[in-house]
Amino acid sequence: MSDVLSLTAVIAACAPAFATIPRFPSHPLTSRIAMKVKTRFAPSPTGYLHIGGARTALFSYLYARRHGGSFVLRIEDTDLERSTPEAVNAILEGMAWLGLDYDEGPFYQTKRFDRYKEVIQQLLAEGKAYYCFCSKERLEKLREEQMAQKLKPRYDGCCRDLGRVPKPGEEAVVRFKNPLDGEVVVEDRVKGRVVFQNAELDDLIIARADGSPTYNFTVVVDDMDMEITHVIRGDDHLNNTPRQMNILRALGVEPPVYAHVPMILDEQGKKLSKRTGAASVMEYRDMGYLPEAVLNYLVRLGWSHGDQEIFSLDEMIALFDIEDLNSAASSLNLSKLAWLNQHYMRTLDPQYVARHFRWHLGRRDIDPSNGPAPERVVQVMADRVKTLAEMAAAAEFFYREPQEYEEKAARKNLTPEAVPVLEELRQRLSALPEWTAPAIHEVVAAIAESGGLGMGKVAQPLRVAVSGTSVSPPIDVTLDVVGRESTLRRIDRVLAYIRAQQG
RNA sequence: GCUCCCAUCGUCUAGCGGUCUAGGACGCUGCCCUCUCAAGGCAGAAACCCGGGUUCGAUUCCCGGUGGGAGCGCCA
Repeated sequence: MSDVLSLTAVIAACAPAFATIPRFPSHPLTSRIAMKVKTRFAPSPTGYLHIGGARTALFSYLYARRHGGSFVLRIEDTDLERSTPEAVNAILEGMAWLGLDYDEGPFYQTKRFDRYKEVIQQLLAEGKAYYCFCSKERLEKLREEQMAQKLKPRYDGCCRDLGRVPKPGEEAVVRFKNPLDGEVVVEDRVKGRVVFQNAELDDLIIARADGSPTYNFTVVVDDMDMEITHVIRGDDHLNNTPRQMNILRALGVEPPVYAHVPMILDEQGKKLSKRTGAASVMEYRDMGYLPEAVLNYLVRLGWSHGDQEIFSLDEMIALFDIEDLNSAASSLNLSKLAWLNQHYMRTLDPQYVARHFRWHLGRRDIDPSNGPAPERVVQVMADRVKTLAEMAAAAEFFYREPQEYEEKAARKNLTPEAVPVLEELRQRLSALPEWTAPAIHEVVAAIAESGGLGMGKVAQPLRVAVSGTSVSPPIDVTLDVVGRESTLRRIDRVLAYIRAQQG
């Protein structure tokens, strides 16, 4: 128990702003008539916020919002071995980045051990749970035997009717007395009616030898105490559902509505792992996606509303319905995310996009204060890149005058023939009364015409001079953003470069 | 092995027995536009897993197969 306390203390210390003290009614709810909708997201803090988790969180969030209900965040940290304060922060950070705000929580299960113990005692007292003294060795052997007989491994109920309490110092776990016959029907909102035979289930452990509660039990107690009305979670939990429903009923509570959403697979259709694909939400930020794009992408993965592809958060809230969820697993498709991301980079307020863009500039050690305003760069670059990370890379020349020129671009455009063109450009640009894109365009076009050259013969050497590459926004726009002073310096530099090549 | 879930273009999906010679989107291909890269416009290739039923009629309903996936812990 002492490590429990120390872990929660560490969590509280690391995330003081979030370390809310849980307050629940001390008596379990026995009726939920006309309850307002309440959903929850209940991740276990063992790593990062998984993209699949983010999607079920989004669905839960949308459903609660849609129905004027509330959305609860609960941290399932009963696994003291694997839960870490860093992982808790990673989850909170991911939620915050996505903008999925919760109305209640985060609640920590490690702070509710007293409550779980109380319920365990209640079940014990009512004869709905019992102490089991079977050794791990015996259970292991049992499992092996059953496997050998091609049976599903499960507890044989050895201690079920012992009716014995552990002697002082004696090790014992507590098991739930699952009904021996009959069936449990899950009226799942996405999978439909799923029937489980109680005979397939066994008496699961609800308290370990050290007295700590186990997952399937804490979930039940929390969903009950927190008055969760709709449980939207990954379909890997579908098989746990009948057990949870049985415990809930033993506690005198009717189960919530369940909706088991399919899992997300990587681009190869395999299970998502840190190796094969971006599994963590924060990786998407790092790759340069906007939260709006990620949210829009996730909501369309397994959910649809006719042919509509673009959804603002408000639209999602207005249109989301569990009935429209798909029941099959879906694979990630990053190129679609990229398309959405570009859409949002182009259509969202440039000031807003620039806030995220600045972060990516920062990652490249670019200080935008000695260059064009980031929102301006966002406006001219959004059409030509898929991510903010790409944008930061492609926009670097706006903030740093090129020190060298891309090999191929230089060979093709920085030729002796370009010298007179660049010289004339330099002269006429420096004489320009107004530094605006239209004025710049006139100069470039006039030089092309008078020299009997195509626009490319003029714009390309200039582009290489200014950007160091053969790719940039339209040349007039590029120069406008770069500014006159810097443009002239860059032309001088490239002229020197060409002459040096000759010499 | 047992239990449970799933199955429409490469991918996300629409379809809720006839309107399907199966629609949209991303991606892809071609053309147009063009100072580069894009963006944009237009056109195009591309799917109902297989086999049985039910029905006047199945992509849609039922069963079986096959193929994926999940669960079967003193993990969550």
